[in-house]
Amino acid sequence: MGDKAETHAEPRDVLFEVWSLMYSVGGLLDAVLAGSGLNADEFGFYSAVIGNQPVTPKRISELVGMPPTTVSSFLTRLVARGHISKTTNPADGRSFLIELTPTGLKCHNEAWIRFVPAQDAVIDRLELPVGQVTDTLQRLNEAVRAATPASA
Amino acid sequence: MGDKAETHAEPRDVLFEVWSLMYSVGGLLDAVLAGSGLNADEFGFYSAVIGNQPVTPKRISELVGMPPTTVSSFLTRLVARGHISKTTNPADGRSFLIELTPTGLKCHNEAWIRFVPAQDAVIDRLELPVGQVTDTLQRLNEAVRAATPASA
DNA sequence: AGGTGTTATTGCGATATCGTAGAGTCCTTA
DNA sequence: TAAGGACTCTACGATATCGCAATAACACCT
Repeated sequence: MGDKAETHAEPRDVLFEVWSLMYSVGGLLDAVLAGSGLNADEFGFYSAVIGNQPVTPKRISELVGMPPTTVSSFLTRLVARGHISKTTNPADGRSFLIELTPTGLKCHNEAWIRFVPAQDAVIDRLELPVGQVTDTLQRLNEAVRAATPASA
Repeated sequence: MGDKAETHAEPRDVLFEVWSLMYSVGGLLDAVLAGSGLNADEFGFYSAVIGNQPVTPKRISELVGMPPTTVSSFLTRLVARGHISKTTNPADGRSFLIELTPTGLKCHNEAWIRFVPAQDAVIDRLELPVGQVTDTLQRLNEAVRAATPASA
């Protein structure tokens, strides 16, 4: 952990680094998922749903940090595609419960198969324990959200 | 495959965490930069230029990981806005050299003033040394790029 | 020099993002 | 039980993204 080497980034570049990272990851995913039927954003979206279903649009919006209208856009598209099902939310008439259909799951699985080796490749190249990296990212994510003013 | 540890998240969630992080950061920046004249992406773009000017569009594309056509879009917009100057590249007739105009710099400065406290807020909430976080992000960035197949 | 392959940039255009405004639903408080 | 307000979702539309293919310039032949 010693800060010795020639890492020349100013501490203040944290957020810039994240901003750049998002394009890199997008590029990797799009390259790897080509032909799977899903692009990077869709893959992320499906994953978020799978890990929490049945789930409301609002919740996804919070989970991912994606604006509600964008979530709504995704849903329209994915429902039309037959990959996602919307059922009325028994607990709240304004809302819906979202779930992947069997077709959607199959498609995500197809993508998953291509995703795993790519992610493993990244992990291999990292010279840090994965758990630690994930943990750092999570903390960062929390810190960013906590520091975001327009929560109201 | 690697071995698993007792982290909160599965190691496999590294890239998902990044994907989510990008929306969070976008949200924070958009909130904080509101009224500065720049949005999150523009702020990132300007910063990339400032740190490397004079710089070619291609180089920015590589630096940020942004597709060349998107860089081109930005440039058209920002030149029209009077924030960026394009001069012919003496070393390569196909290319240009990009620089921020004084107006562009002033505008970025305006945004910077709002940006710094926001980033400091994030840093404060992190319970990790900033340098370490930045370093982790950089390594991750490198690993992702290295793992991207035939960057087409 | 002429030919061939590679590379930097952009015009075009299909598609996606996300703010604003609005419709419907839930939750108070009286 | 009604009224006011807060909340969840979406229609609409202005604007942005980014792939494809074209253009022009370079680089390496022979």
